[in-house]
Amino acid sequence: MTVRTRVAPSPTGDPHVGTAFIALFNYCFARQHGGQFLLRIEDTDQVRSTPESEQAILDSLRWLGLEWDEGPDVGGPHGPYRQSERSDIYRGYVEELLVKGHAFKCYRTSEELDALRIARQEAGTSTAIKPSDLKLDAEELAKREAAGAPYVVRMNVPEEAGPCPVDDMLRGEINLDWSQVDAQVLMKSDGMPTYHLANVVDDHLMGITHVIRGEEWINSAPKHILLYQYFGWEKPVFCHLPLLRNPDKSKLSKRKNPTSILYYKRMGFMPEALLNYLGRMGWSMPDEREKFTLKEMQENFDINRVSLGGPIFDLEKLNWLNGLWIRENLDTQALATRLHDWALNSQNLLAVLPHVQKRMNTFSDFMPLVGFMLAGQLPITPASFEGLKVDEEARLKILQFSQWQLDNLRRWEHEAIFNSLKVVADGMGIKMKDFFAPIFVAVSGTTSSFSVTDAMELLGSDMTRTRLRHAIEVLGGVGKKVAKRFEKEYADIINPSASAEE
RNA sequence: GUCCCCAUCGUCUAGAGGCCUAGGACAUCGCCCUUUCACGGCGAGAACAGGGGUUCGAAUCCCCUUGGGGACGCCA
Repeated sequence: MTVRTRVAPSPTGDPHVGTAFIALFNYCFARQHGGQFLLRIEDTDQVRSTPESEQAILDSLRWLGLEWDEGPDVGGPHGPYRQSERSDIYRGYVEELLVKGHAFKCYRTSEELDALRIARQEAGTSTAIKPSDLKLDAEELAKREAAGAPYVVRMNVPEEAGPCPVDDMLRGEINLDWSQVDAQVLMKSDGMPTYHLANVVDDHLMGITHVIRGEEWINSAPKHILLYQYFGWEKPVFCHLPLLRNPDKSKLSKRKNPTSILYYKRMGFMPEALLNYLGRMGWSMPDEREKFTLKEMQENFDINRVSLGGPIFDLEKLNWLNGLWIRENLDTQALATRLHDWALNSQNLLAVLPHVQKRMNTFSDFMPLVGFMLAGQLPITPASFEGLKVDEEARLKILQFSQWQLDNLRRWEHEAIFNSLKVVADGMGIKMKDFFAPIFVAVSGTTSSFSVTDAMELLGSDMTRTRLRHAIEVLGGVGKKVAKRFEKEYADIINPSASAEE
């Protein structure tokens, strides 16, 4: 038996707890059956994949104790493949499908596709676009071909509605219908494979027997199964796990919840506890004990004990569980070591020292200066914001706009953070100094601290986001109505020309 | 809009037709321990979404409704 977890690096390089969640179940399932647990870095979208973001996710899984096996070399070490180097292997498979008539070239433009989708939705049917919808008349096709127009390769799918059952290890037979399955793009116009193609080809090449992945993939399972058939390969067993949720029950997202494993590490959670907590999401020990090690989970693992309701990621319970681990599993010496490794190591010191050295007269000035860097939530109150140049509404706006602005940041580093915030400050017509004041309080707890953008970089995006969110709450929060007004104003600042046209 | 998945305390869950007057944990509240705060101990409130079946018997099986979530991209 062989399973794998596909890990998709995020644009910001933050490894997602959802990935660890899936990885944990793959790991336990494989290990429990004496099988292999492999890893594949998934990224056919060039924007996301960087050596750093790949390394970040690999490091995080290792930090959690999820050791993977060396799989066959399907495009790179441990599986991660670089599309620039490896797209050729997929090209061969695409060619095979083309020759067999299981795929076709499609010269349609995105405008044409949009129109098709809208038309289908208005007709009240499925929005799935079928091969026949894409057909161009011979003349037009020849014209586009001759012009060297960009094209994609799509897979052929049944045109007619009809049952399309998918077997799921946990859910039994899922009754999907072919009418919902569209002519999926397999190869993009830049020659890169899409997830769907790469997924099937890689899994086959890696000898994957069981695919344990998130529920969000259920609807594309028919395409994957069809691809296995087209290639004449034996399909794996599928198992779709529930999705981790925000407190408002939506799919876990960084806007509403810290999702980066790095955040939990920085916040001072023990990897054992975080993993233990993830293991309690949708799963329970046969004897119902709450606290267990990875080894214990693996030994008692039974995929049938997974409950299908999407669990809400509850910080409070994780907090309690982590406390249990600290109290029961660490003696004083071990705690000292952990604390040292966590924060008081030379690497961390070297990172903050340049920012505080000029401000220090004695060594004892150090802790008060950097305390906020190690704190989880800052003990700020509305009073902390008193005396700032900008009025109360502006404070809220600055914090909220900044948070939204930072959500879209690709690279989390000083320069980018500053520039992106400057756009907002300029748009609001507020001097940088006054604009940054409430942000200082939110992030550092005081206005007299070292560069707030430096602090943000060191703190990381999730920690920063959490602090901004907390500050907004302390200031009374942004209600639905106000949020709507803010959003409009924010949009005007970010894209003034768009609203001028209206 | 179309389709799919899911449904037990506020949250994580136990529950495989009778052991269910529905159990445990987090959170909340109360009491005890304690110079304070935590930890710890004890206790309280708190759930089978609704309606129909099947059955001697339903939280558990079936159907409908409702609610929640997800998918519908040259993202993964």
